[in-house]
Parts: sequence; C-alpha cells; structure tokens
Amino acid sequence: MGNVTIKMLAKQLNLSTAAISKALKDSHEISAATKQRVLDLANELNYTPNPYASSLRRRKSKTIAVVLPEVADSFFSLAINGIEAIAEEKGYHVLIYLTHESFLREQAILKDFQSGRVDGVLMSITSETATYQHIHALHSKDMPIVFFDRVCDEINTAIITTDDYESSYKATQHLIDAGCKKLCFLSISNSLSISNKRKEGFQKALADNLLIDQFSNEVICGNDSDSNYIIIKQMMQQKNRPDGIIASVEKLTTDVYLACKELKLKIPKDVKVVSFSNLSAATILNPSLTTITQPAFKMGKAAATALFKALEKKNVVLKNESQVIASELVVRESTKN
Amino acid sequence: MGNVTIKMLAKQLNLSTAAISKALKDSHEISAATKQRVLDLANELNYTPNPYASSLRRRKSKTIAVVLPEVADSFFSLAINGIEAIAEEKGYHVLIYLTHESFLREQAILKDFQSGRVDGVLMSITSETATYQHIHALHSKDMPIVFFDRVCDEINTAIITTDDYESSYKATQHLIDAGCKKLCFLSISNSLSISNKRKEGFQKALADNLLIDQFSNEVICGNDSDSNYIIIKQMMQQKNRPDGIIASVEKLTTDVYLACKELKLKIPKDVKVVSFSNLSAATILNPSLTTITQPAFKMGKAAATALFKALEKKNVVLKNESQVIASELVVRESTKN
DNA sequence: ATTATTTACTTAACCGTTTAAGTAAAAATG
DNA sequence: CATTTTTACTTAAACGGTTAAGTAAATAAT
Repeated sequence: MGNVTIKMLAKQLNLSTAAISKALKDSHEISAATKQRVLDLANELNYTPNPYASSLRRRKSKTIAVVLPEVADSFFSLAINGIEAIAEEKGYHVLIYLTHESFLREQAILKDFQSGRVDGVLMSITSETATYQHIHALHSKDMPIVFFDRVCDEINTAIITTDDYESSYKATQHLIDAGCKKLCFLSISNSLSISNKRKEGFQKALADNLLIDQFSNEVICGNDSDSNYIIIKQMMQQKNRPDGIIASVEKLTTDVYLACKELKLKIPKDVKVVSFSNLSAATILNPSLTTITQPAFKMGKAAATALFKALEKKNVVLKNESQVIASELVVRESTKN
Repeated sequence: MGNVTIKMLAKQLNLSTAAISKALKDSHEISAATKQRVLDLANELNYTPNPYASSLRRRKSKTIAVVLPEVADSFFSLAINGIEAIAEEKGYHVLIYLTHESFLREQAILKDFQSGRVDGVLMSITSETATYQHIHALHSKDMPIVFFDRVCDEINTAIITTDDYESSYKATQHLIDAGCKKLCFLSISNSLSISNKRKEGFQKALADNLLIDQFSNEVICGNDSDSNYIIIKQMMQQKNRPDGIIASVEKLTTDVYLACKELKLKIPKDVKVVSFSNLSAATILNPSLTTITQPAFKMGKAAATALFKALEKKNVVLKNESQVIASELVVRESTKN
C-alpha cells in the first residue's frame, strides 16, 4: 500500500523519526513551531500511524475482546451496544468472538489471547462452561477480565450482573399472586451462574409460599429451538402440566408460545408466562409478554467501564468494580388474571 | 507479561530465530527432527506468536472489519453470525464498528482503516450516507471492501443484496390481493439502496395495479422510535388513512403495531401490515406478522466468502462475486382477510 | 564571567517476527 | 574424484513506531 510513515515525514522535514513521533504525541520536548510543521505535513500527506508497529513497541493494542455465546439475542446485542459506546469513547477497538455455547471454542479463543492481541477481555461464559482453568490461565498472566451476565465466581475480578435471584423471586411471586399453583422453571444449564441464581430465586419463592414439592418443577432445555419446542410441548401435555412458566432466557419464549398455540392452551388463561427477555417486541406479542427486562445496555457499559479503569490506571482492584444492576419486572397480558 | 518469544526458543535450542520461525511454519528448509524439537519446546513453554510483530512484518493483520449501523436488529445480528462463521473457519479476527446511522462516524471509521489495521472491510452503509468519497478513498488504496444489504453502487466491488425490488413488489401485490387500496410504504431514508429498491418495487406494483396517484403514499421515518410512533399515529389518523402498510425495516413494526393499538385500529381488519423483518418472534406477535424475511445469515456468509476470496487470491475481481439472495414472503395473520 | 539548567532536538536500541541472502556440509551427478 | 546440487541451517535487515540516553545551543543563575 506504500503508506506514509514517520520516516517519510522525517526525511521531508529534515528531522529525526524520534522528533516526528514526539511532535505527533504533543511532547514538550518539541517546539511549537516544529510541531506545527509536522502536523501540517502529516495532514497533507494523510499520515495514519501503523497501529501494529505501535502495539508491538508499546505492548498495548488499544483493542479489547468481547467473548459471548451469540449475537442474535436482544440481551447480548444491547450489551454490545453498551460496550461499543464506551470503547468508542475511549478510542479502543472491539474484537467480537462468538462461542455458540461451545466450551471448546471458548477455550480456543481465550488461548489466543495469550498472544497479547487484546488488552482486556469482556466475557459472558457458555452454558457448557463448568471448569475455569482456561480463564485462570489467562487471568494469571495479568490479563484484565470482566464478566457480565454469565459470570464466573472463581476468578477474582469484576463481575457485572443483574439481580437474578431477586428478580426471579419477584417474577415467581408474581405468578403465584396471579393464582398459579404449578410452576415450571425453564432453564438452559446446570452450571450457568444466571441459571442457578434464577432457579434459586424461583425455589425460594416457592418455599416461602409453601408450594415446594408439590407439582412445580424445573426443565432443562438446550440450544436447539426445535428440541426445546418438543420438550416444552411434552411437558405441557402431562396431566399435571404447569399453570405458570418462567422462561429463564429470551429464546425459550417463542417455543413456549408456539407449544401452547399448538396444544390450544390459552395464555394467560390456561398458563401464565413470564420471560427473562429484552425483546422490544414483547409489547406486541400475542398476548403481550410479561418480562423481566435486564439492563443490558447499562450492563455492557458498566462492564466496559470497569475494564477501562483497569486498563487506564494500574492498581485498580477489579473485584471492587463489581456491580449488580437491577432488572425490571414489566407486567403485561401473559400473566393477567 | 514476559511472554515466550521465538528468541527464547532459539536460545534454548541453540538455533537461530530464523530456524524457529521456519520450523513453526513447517518450512522445507528445516529438518523433521529439528521441527519436532521446536514444536515440542513451543508446546511445553506455551509459546504464542505475537500477532502484532507478525502483522507488522507481513503487512497482513488476519483481521477484517465489519461496519454496520447497529447490532440490536435481527438482520444485522444474523448477518454477523454468518460473517463470524466464515471468519472463524478462515482463522480471521473480526472487529466490529457501529455507525449508529451517523455518516460522520462512518467517515471516521473508514479513515482509521487507512492505517492497515484490517485486511478487508464488510459494510452496510448508514441511512445518512449519500456521498462516497470516504469509501472511494479507502477502496482506491486497494482495501478490499464488500457491501452487504445497504450497498453503494459507485464502488466497483462485490455487493451482496437480497432481491429488494422483487420482494417488495411481491409484498405489495400481496397486500393488493388482500384487498388493500390505500397503501403506505414506510421508509427510513431517501438515499439508502434498500429503501429505494424497495420503494421502486412498491411503486411498480402500484402502477401495475393502476393504484398509483390515488391515496397511496410513502412516509419517511427516522431513527428514533418515539418520533416514528408519532409519525405513524398521525398518518393513521388522517381521513384517508392507509389500509395496508409496508414497513421497510424491522424496527418500524413495533411502532406500527402500537400506533394501531392506541388508535383501536385492528390488524388485519382495518389495516394490513407486512414488514421486512427477521424477527423470530414474528410468529407469536398479536397478530402474527407477515414478513419479508431476508436471508441474513446467508448474506453475511456470502459477503465474508467474497471478501476472503480477494484476501486469499490476488487477481479476484470482487465485482464478479456479487450476489443477490432471495428473500421470502412469509404470510401470516397480519395480512389475512 | 562562569556554571547550571533548560530547550530542542538526535542517536540508536528495541518490540517480535519474517525473509532475502549467504554458507558449510552432505548428497548427488558426471 | 571433482563438481554441482541439495539440505539445513545462519546472518542480518526489515516492518514502523517508541523511548532511554545523549548532546549542542540557548537561557538562567550565581
């Protein structure tokens, strides 16, 4: 591409490359007049510094990685928005890596980061991730890591979560208040922090209402919508089918609605549904969906902000930057009486 | 981070750095025995090559950029999935840049690419973009660029689109067949390729059905959902309000539905609605939404595939890699009679 | 007037990898 | 057996910035 380099500027201005470099960095070692000459020529020739030369020398890439299960999900895409907003502001670049819920991919991706490709990592772990050696390995090499939403407690760092336990409790109580007696919690993992916290909130609400060990249960779904649909349909065909469902992740909503439609079960009359979801179309569903809306954008921003604190200052204890940002229970028709 | 370098391997094995480098690249200049020794030690010490040193020297970053208006949109998030799938396969890294429909940001982002940060660019332009000097500037420096969905004809390169004109025609005809007489096309831009193509398909269908210059019209919305809601509501309060709406982008759907709800207009009885949308929840909306579903994932894959052809071979004429991938009209209740 | 300090630079090493060019020894060829 | 070719390396420059250390001249301090 024969691009303009510092060397070329130096030659044209009869200065050393060091002088150019310093002038461009507005160093006090360079006179105002020289700085101006350098800036003018740089502009004229459309000089653009080579980021890799700089990264190599300074051992900083001005790049962060975002590692997450998927993008086609309102929560994650909104979180990316939040992350990107902060990164843009700070002049950082954002590499996106999708695990598609595969532990092996997550491992491979983190392994690559040992190379120094990124200065920090924001991540939400896969539903398969149950051991954390790969994360430890990276973290112990001083890579700043911030978890958001699907977190890992074992690593001593910032974790940005929403109030999974409380909001799940609230949602469960809401269903019970609406008259539900047989509740079902749809999970997607046994190991995931959010699944467990949400399940615990669910169970606590059941216990507080003396509904435990009756007919309420938990069902673990997978990543495949087709099989989730079948699982849910089977569940809804049992004699003791639930009269209230909590879908612990957004994507299960469609399967629940479709299964009910297929079985001619009316929401909310026959079964009430509440979903952890950021779907903006929740208001125009049939019926409109009661959601636990997570502060996705805010969480993305908070995670990025915490990470940049570590990148910009030295002695930041990321652990102390942890935050819990509240979700909101938005009641709509799917849980009406 | 004191990472393991080629130099360290060289010292430990009493070889030159060149030998190590070549051994790791499986060069024929190195004996099998030596290669094994190098590989073993590299594994043992967990050697990870510094990507920036390599990028600097080879003038290749193994990184591509994806520049798009937003992520919180089913089309774009699915397209990212497609792009990422191919990039992963090829061992490339993906930098994401969001323009938020701002021309200025788009300019700034492309300017940065002059630095050689990325080997190629996949982009979908903003709704504001009406001049293309910034794209030309980059393209003329031999940066491979592939457009997808929202394309720019002025640049001689691959463009991956869906059949906007035809599918819009089909959707319009579908509304007319369902008895609509007064159609409204909701656009978001005067300059955007997709807006114009879709509008042309709409107009052609009107003309073919002798419905032009009657009551049908086009309304241009913006990026703000609140004001779009107001615009749509006002439109639906006019005496000659439309009895059929085509929303040219997904995000307008919610505003249309909500405006109708607010005005107590029944979909599809009072007004039928079809939307360019990839929303997986379309089937469970109230009423379920007739969509023109774009092949978002395929388009992302096709765009990435075209780009990698240019990156891997030399004399690929990207223009010849252009593709049009068909959208699908999925009829649901929102256009029922 | 002499010394100390500041200003405005330059020199050169360095970041870690790649690669063109060189070389000694081994193997192949005539 | 002498010569050419091949094998298996090494040397050193290069990629494009950054930065510690050095320096000559100008200015300030004593």
